[in-house]
Amino acid sequence: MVDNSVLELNLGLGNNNNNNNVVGGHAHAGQSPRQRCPAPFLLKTYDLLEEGESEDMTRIVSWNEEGSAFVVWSPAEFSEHTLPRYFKHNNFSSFIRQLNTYGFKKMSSKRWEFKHEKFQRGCRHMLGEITRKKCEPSVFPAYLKSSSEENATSSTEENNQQLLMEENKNLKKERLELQMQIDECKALEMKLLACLSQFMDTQQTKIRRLC
Amino acid sequence: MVDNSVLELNLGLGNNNNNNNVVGGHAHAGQSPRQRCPAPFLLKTYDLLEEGESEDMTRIVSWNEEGSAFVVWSPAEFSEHTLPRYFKHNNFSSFIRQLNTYGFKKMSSKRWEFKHEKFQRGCRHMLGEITRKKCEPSVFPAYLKSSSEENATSSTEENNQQLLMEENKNLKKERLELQMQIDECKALEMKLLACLSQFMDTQQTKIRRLC
DNA sequence: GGGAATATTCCC
DNA sequence: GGGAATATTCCC
Repeated sequence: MVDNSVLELNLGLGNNNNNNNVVGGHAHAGQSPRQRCPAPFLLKTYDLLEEGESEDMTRIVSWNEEGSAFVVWSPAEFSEHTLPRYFKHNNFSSFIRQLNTYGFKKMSSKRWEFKHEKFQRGCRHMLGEITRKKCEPSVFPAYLKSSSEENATSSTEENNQQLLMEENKNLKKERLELQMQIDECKALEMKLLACLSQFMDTQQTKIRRLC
Repeated sequence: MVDNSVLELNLGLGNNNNNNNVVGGHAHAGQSPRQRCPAPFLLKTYDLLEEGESEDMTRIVSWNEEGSAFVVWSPAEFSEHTLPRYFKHNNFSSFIRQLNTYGFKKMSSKRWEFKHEKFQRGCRHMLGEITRKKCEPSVFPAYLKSSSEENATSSTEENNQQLLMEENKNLKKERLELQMQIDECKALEMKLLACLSQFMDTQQTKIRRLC
C-alpha cells in the first residue's frame, strides 16, 4: 500500500541534499540578506513542486495560478505517495508542522494552500532566505554575546582551518591503514580458500585410492 | 537491496509504541525510581534483540553470554537489514548516536559491544529507568564557538574551508565503511577456518574407516 | 499553530 | 562521545 521506495530515495536525497545543507549555516557569510544553504525541507518541497510541472502530479499538488503559493489538492494521495518519496514519513500533519516551523501561512480554510514570501515558483534561489522560527533559549546576557563576537577573530578561524587540515591528514592516513588491513584480510581469505580446495583434492584422491 | 518494509513497519511501530510513549513523561508519576514509559528507541532496540533469540539473527546481533550487554556482530548486515525494520534510517552511526544519548558504553575496541546498567536480557521492565542525557541549555551557547559567521573572510578562504569540511566528512564516512568491511572479512575468515577444520575432521574419519 | 520530546544527521 | 541543527512525533 505504502510506497516502498522510501529508504532508497531518502538515502539518495540525503546524500545529495544534506551535503548542501551545511548545518551551521556558516557558508556564504558576506551576502545580502543572509543568504544561506536552504534547509533540506525547503529544497525537497520546492523540488516536489517542480516534479509536478512535468508529470500529472499537478492533480495532487501544484503551484497556484500566480505561482505565489502552493496547493495540496489531494492530501490523501499526497501523504501516501508524494511525502514518502521525499521525507522519512507519510504524515500530512508532520509536513504541515514543518511548514509552520518555516513560517508558511495557510491561505484559505477551503483548500490546503500555503504561502511564504520567499517561496515562489521560479525562485529556487530565494529559499536560502527562509529561516526556521527560532525557539530562543531567550535571555542570554547581551554583554557576553557582544564580547564573544569581538573575540571571535580571524585567528580562531585560521586555527579552525589548521585543525581541519590536521584532522584531514590523519583521516587519510587512517584510511590507508584500513585499506591495507582489508587487503591483508582478502589475501588471507584467498589463501584459506586455496588451502581448503587443495586439501579437498588430496583427500579425495586418498579416498579414491583406498577404495 | 535495501529492505523495503521500512515505512510500513515504522508506522506500525509508531502507532503502537508511540502511544505508550507519553512524551512529557507525566505518566506513572508516583513510582520509584522514576519509572516511566520507556523511550521508543529503547523498546525497539530491546525487541530487536529478542527477535534474534528465535531466529538466526544472533549471527548479526545478540546479547552477550551473560546477557549484560549486546553485541553487533555484523555491522554491515545490521545496518542494511535490521535497522530499517525498526528505525527510519539505515545508518550505523545514527544508531550509535542514540546509544550514546541514552548513556550506553562501548565495552571493547575489538567488537561492537554496548552496555547499560538498566539494559539487560530478560529485564524489559527496567527500560523505563533509562533516561536521555539532557543537554542543559549550556552556559556557553553555540555562538561563542562559531567564529566565521559575522567575520569578513576572503571568499576563497571560506571556500577552502568548505571543501576541507566536505572532504573531512566523506573521509569519516569512508572510515566507518572500511571498518565495517574489515569486520565482515574477519567474520568470513572465522567461517572459513571453521569450515576447513570441520571438513578435515570428517575426511580423516572417512579415511580412517576405509583403512 | 506551536511547544516540547524524541529521532536523525552533521560536525567536532 | 557529544553538541547542535534539522526532522518527526505527540500533545495542547
